[in-house]
Formats: sequence, structure tokens, C-alpha cells
Amino acid sequence: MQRTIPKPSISRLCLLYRYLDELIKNDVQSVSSTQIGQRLSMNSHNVRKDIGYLGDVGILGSGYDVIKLKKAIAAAFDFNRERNSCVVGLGRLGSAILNFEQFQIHGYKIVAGFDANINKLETMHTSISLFPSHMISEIVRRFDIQLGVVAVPEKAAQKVTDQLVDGGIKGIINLTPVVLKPKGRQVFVRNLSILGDFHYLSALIALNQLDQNE
Amino acid sequence: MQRTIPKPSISRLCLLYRYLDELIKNDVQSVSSTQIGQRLSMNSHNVRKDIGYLGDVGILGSGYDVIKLKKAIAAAFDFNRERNSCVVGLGRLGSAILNFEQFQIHGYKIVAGFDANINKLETMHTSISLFPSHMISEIVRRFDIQLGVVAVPEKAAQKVTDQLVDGGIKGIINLTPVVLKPKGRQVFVRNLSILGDFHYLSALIALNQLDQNE
DNA sequence: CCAATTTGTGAAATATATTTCAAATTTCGG
DNA sequence: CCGAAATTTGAAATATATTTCACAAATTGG
Repeated sequence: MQRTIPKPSISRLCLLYRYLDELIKNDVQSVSSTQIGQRLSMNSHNVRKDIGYLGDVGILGSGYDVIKLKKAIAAAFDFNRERNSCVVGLGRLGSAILNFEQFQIHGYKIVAGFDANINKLETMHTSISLFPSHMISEIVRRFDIQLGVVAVPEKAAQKVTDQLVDGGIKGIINLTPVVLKPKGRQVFVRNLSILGDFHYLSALIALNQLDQNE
Repeated sequence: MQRTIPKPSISRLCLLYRYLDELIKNDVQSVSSTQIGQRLSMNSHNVRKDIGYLGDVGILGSGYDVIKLKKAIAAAFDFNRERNSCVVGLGRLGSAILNFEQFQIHGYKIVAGFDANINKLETMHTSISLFPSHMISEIVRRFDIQLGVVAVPEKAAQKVTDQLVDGGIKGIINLTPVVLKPKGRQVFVRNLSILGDFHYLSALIALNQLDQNE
């Protein structure tokens, strides 16, 4: 094993992982590749192929054990490891994310929030430690923060990114429309700019590329 | 022309489109595929290939005219068309998005907000029209709303999606961790669950797939 | 005019998705 | 309880999509 898993497969397996959560909540114990495919708008062969990267987890003739499949994904992607995370920029969007409890539950422990405005740090009500932006590198390093969410105004985006990278961050979720360029070290950046997705959807509609999937 | 443009190319061209905005702000007039590649963490061949789908917009020997290139992308993807949009779920995340002015500027005119809690509709301060969730289909149809942002609690996500689809929506940006399944009609769904992206980045880190891009 | 850039494109290499199929398992009728 | 039919996985083979490469042709600047 340990062949490299294609990026599209990783993406689909993450979707599947969340779908499995849903099935578990509904006390479903077993699921077939056909069912998964229909629910996730992909074909069953592709589902099996993706799952195949995890090793053999299915039961020939009957489908996949939901719990076992979820565990297999978690094992392959190391989802049980807790990763310290932070949010940079505590405007409406950033503070909304800071206070979602969902992330903590899934192992993304938000241990710090940053904002350039010191008044804001003092007036915010939250149990999470807050720091001024000039301390980003230091705090990221001190708490071994691996993942960061960037939700600052456009003109500050690249600067805080540089600071995060400098502190040793491993991955960045970029919620600004600015295309971030991590300099120097290898850092994964996920550009989730909502504007970008408006554009992407708009393009698909315009091109009328009427096929499914991500 | 009018060959189909690969999805990954569309995605990269959307990034490029935003980068061009940045260049325009900085009064840059011309840019080469090499520069673009470095900035966007992709190789120059790929940049040229992607741009190639737009037709011939470059100037042989010297690079691309920034304005012209941006116009070419806008033309190919119909970005100059205004699209009515809405936000469903006015919690912290939803109301943050509702009030961003950025989307309006880029042609995504947010004409409605929805929430199941009627008290919230009455107490919110915003210039955008607000409606109770049971009116989703009706309002979407009445105002020809093409794009919707879903930011409701998990258990309501599929239901409001069905209502949006029923009203004739064309694309959905899903900010919940639930994997939405648009039933019946063809609708583009973009799953932007932040949790999903924590997962995705976490997986990349775990697999140590140290190569760049989306 | 020459050297250095730079685009656009067809061909080659990779990566990804789809199809096909064999073997294991379950279901169901009798 | 048995055996045929229907499911179902996993893997191999094929097809398609995407990326990378190599290079001709055009442009610029000195």
C-alpha cells in the first residue's frame, strides 16, 4: 500500500467521511457503493476505487460497514490526531468561525485568535485566547499551531500569511479573495474565498457544463 | 472554439481572475505566464494552456495585457452578467456573508436573506430584504435568484436545499458540513464546508503530498 | 540585426475515470 | 436446507482528461 492517493480521491473521501457521520447519526450500519454514489453524485465504480486506496475494507457481497469505513478513512488521513488551529482576523466572519464548536469536536482545536485591533481583543467574549496580530509567528510556534484560518481584510492577507508561515504553520484556509502565496516553506493553502466560488458556479452555469461532482 | 474547458482549468482561471484584479489595483499593465505561474503556484505551461481555452489573448513575444486578459475571462465565463443571489440561514456566518459588500460589487447581487426564526428577521439591521424560510421557493422564483448560500444548522440543510431547487436556483454554495443532494433538476453545488477543508488540509499534511495547487 | 523573452500549440507523458468482469455473499423460492 | 438469482466488492483493462514538454514564430530592447 501507501501508493499516493489522487487529490480528487482525497477530496471525495472527505465528502464520504462527512456522509458517514450522517449515517452513524441515523444508526445505519451498512452501506453499499451504489448507495454512496447516488447520495454523493458520483458513480459507484469511482466510489469503490477511492475506497480501494484505503485497503480492503468492504465485505464482498454485502456493502461496507459504516463504522469500519469511517475508521479506515480516519486512519489513512490521520484524522484522529488533534491539530491545534487558529483564526486570524476577528471581524464578523472570523469571529463566527472562532466560536463554532464543531471544529473542536472533530479534532481541530482552535487555541488562538488574532486581530490587529487591540480594542476588539479586549471587548470580545470568548473562551479562546486572543492576541494582537504582531504576535502571530511567536504564538504559532509556541503552541505548535498547524492550521490557520485567514479572515482579514484583503490588504492584510499576504502579510499575516507570511507571519503564519514564519511561525511554522502547515496549512492555511484562506477566506479572502486574495490569492495567497506562501513563501519559502511548503505550506498547503486552500482558497475558499466565497467570492471565488460565486465565480466558479457562475462560470459553470455560463458554460452550462451540466455534469455533476465537485 | 467552444471546446469544453476542463474543470480544473476553470478553477485556476477563477484564481487568475482575482489575481488580475490585484494587478489592476497596482497599475500593472502587462504580465507573463511565468510571473502568473510563480504567483499562483502553478507552472507556466499550465497557465498558457488554461489561457489558451479563452482564444488568443496574449501578445507573442511580450506577455498578456492585464485588462484584456481579465476581459477575456469575464467574456468566456459571462462574469459581467449580474446574478441575483440569496443567503439562507442568518446566524453568525450567514449574516456576515449577507453584509459583505464585495459580492454586490462583483455582480452577485444579494437580494434576499432567509431564516426560520422570525424574531431574528425583525431585529436584524440590514438593507437587504429578509423573509421567513417557508417562503424560499416563492421568493427565489419571484426574483429570479440564481445563486444561494446555505448557512443553516445541519439538520435544516437538505430541506432548504430542496426549497431552493424547487424555486429554480442554479447554483448553491454549501457552507454546512452536510453533503447536499439537489434532487430532480440539475443544480451545481459547491461544498465549502470549512470543516471539510480542515479535513482536506489535514489529509494532505498526513499524506505529506508535498506538491502544490488546489 | 541579434540576443533574450515570450506566446501558442501539437505531441508525449501522466493522471484520472470508466468499463468490464470474476469471485464472494446474501436473498429467496421451494 | 439447498441452489439459483441477484448483489456486491475489488481488480484489471480500457478510455478519457489533464498536465507537461518542446519548439516554432513573434516581439522587444539595445
